[in-house]
Amino acid sequence: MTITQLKYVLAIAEYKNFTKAAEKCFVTQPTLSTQIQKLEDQLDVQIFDRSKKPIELTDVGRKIVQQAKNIVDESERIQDIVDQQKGFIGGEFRIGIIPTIMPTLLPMFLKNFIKKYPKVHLKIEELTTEEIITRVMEGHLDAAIAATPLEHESIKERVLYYEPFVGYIPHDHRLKDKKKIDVTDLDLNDMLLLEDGHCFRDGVINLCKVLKTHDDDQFQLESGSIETLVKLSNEGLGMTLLPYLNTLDLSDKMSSMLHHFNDPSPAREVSIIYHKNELKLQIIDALHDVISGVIRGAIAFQNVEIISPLPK
Amino acid sequence: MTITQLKYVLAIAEYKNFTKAAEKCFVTQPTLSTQIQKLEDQLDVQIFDRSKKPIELTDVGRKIVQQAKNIVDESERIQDIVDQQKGFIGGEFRIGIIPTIMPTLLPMFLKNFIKKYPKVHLKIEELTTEEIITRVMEGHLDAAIAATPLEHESIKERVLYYEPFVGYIPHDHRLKDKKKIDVTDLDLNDMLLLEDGHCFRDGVINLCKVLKTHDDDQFQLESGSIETLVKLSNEGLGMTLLPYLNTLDLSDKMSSMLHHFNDPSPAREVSIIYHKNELKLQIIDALHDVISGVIRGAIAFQNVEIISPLPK
DNA sequence: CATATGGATTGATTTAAGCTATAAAGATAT
DNA sequence: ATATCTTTATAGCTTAAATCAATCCATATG
Repeated sequence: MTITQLKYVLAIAEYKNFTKAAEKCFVTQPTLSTQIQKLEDQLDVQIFDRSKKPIELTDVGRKIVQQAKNIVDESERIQDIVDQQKGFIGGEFRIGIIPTIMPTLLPMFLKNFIKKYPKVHLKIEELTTEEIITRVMEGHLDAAIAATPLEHESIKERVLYYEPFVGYIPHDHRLKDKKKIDVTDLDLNDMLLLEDGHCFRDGVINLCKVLKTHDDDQFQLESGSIETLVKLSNEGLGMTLLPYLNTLDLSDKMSSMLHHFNDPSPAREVSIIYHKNELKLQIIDALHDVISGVIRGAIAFQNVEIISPLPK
Repeated sequence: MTITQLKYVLAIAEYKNFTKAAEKCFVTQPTLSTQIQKLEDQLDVQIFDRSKKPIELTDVGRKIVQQAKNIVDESERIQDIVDQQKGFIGGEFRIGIIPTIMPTLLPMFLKNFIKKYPKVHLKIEELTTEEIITRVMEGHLDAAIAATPLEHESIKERVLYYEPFVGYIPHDHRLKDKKKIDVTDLDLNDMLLLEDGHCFRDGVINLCKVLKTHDDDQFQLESGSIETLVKLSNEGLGMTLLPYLNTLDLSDKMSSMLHHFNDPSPAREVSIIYHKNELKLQIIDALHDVISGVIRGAIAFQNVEIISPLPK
């Protein structure tokens, strides 16, 4: 049994087709045919059911594929070990970013990063904090960018920046004349929130919770993106809070509705997080440096108070 | 990179000698030399420091060996998957047994088992409960025999038998005239115990604890084996408790010092335990059947009360 | 200095991985 | 029903890689 054979198994399991899998493996179809047959002969068990169209896995086949994934993944980590030893910065790097950070942060650092580290092949995915935690734990993500602290034992956090919350207050809102707002002004009942599952939503709720009791079921209007939140707010459906980076590219008209908080402004802590056993620490270092570099130019707040992103 | 190469790396790391490692791998020494060189070339890193005598691992080498172990172990599990599918009962099976069970139970079932399942190659180790739990969790043991319940989420338990405790009371002891003893008669202060780390010790302490408060630091006499415990007791140093199977091969004179408990007799639960993801379930079934078979002939108690083996 | 130990090197041999060409089996269209 | 297409299997060959026996070479030891 060889690692190559296991890779072939995985490719066929993925594409359900010898010919396509062969292409992806950069070999010919007969090569796959014979290698799979050899493996099946040696284990004396059928991995694929070729009578079905498209090809299906047998019951044992499914278990073997599962295990083959482990083995191939683990074998690739040997190269990672060597890379780390040499301080080499390159290879595939899978990173997750939460939805409320992705659209503002990614354009700020991505170009910079790939220019500085052309050998790193970033695979970026938008994921919720919860999804990120599972994937980091299972080793499917090398790192992620999320609001912290997460209070998770096996996950390490390295802070990138503190991003203040800014009030977005439409003209018809009771707070419209307050130049600078206070946390105590906030009332969950006239505030628009992101829908469930976003940690920015939980952050805002935590922010308000410390001050007032409220009725959890009263929020009627919820949205999946911060952009929609602003539009809903323009329609007079309530005020909302925006992460600071989201306020930078608003039109003049919209900018005029921004109300900063009095110091210390509530803020979220944004960190790059990774599993404590993660090997590609140099790439994490690199990301950390690039991102905090570009952010230094954009965010210059000293006095902030960090709000937990965790749901209570 | 091939699995074979990784196996070679592991062999050399183990024997610190190419020639010996080659023998164990059933290849010649030049084969190892060239294969290791190829791997080192490909990774472009030295795994072994050949200037030292005996050969040493480099820093990266150590990490690579660690990872290679993972990969080789995981790759061997593929055969296990297939074996399980086919119901094949054979291959290597690593089992741990706690010290207070090993000497009495092993002779009772071992011959029987290897006769019935000649293709299974048992590797038996005497380990404490604590060591067993770590090794089962890390996948270094396929199963173990220990006193239960262990209350461990990832470890499954299958009860083999209930083994009553029997009092061993020397002639000069205050309880010598009581034909049958009660749990309430026990006093930790005149009782001999095994040394720390044995769960049988913890079991006995739990048994007494429910009844009396006591001074933890008062036990003076402790021993590492049940045999010594009996001898110390003969010297008049106190009574002791024995697991039932240990009472079966005592001399007549010693047997006369045994005092059984009134029903329900305190007892320990002895189980075969294994990780919840263990693959070789057929072998565990086989062991379970053989052991509970031989025990059925030896232990015939109905009314027992199980004492926890866990330290408080 | 002789000798022993243990890894590296060389060159031949065997094994196995991969290729091209083609057959065979199934599905689909005419 | 026949032709056509799709997809996997097989055959025969080539090339690459693994292994071996023999030998070299460096280092340590008496």
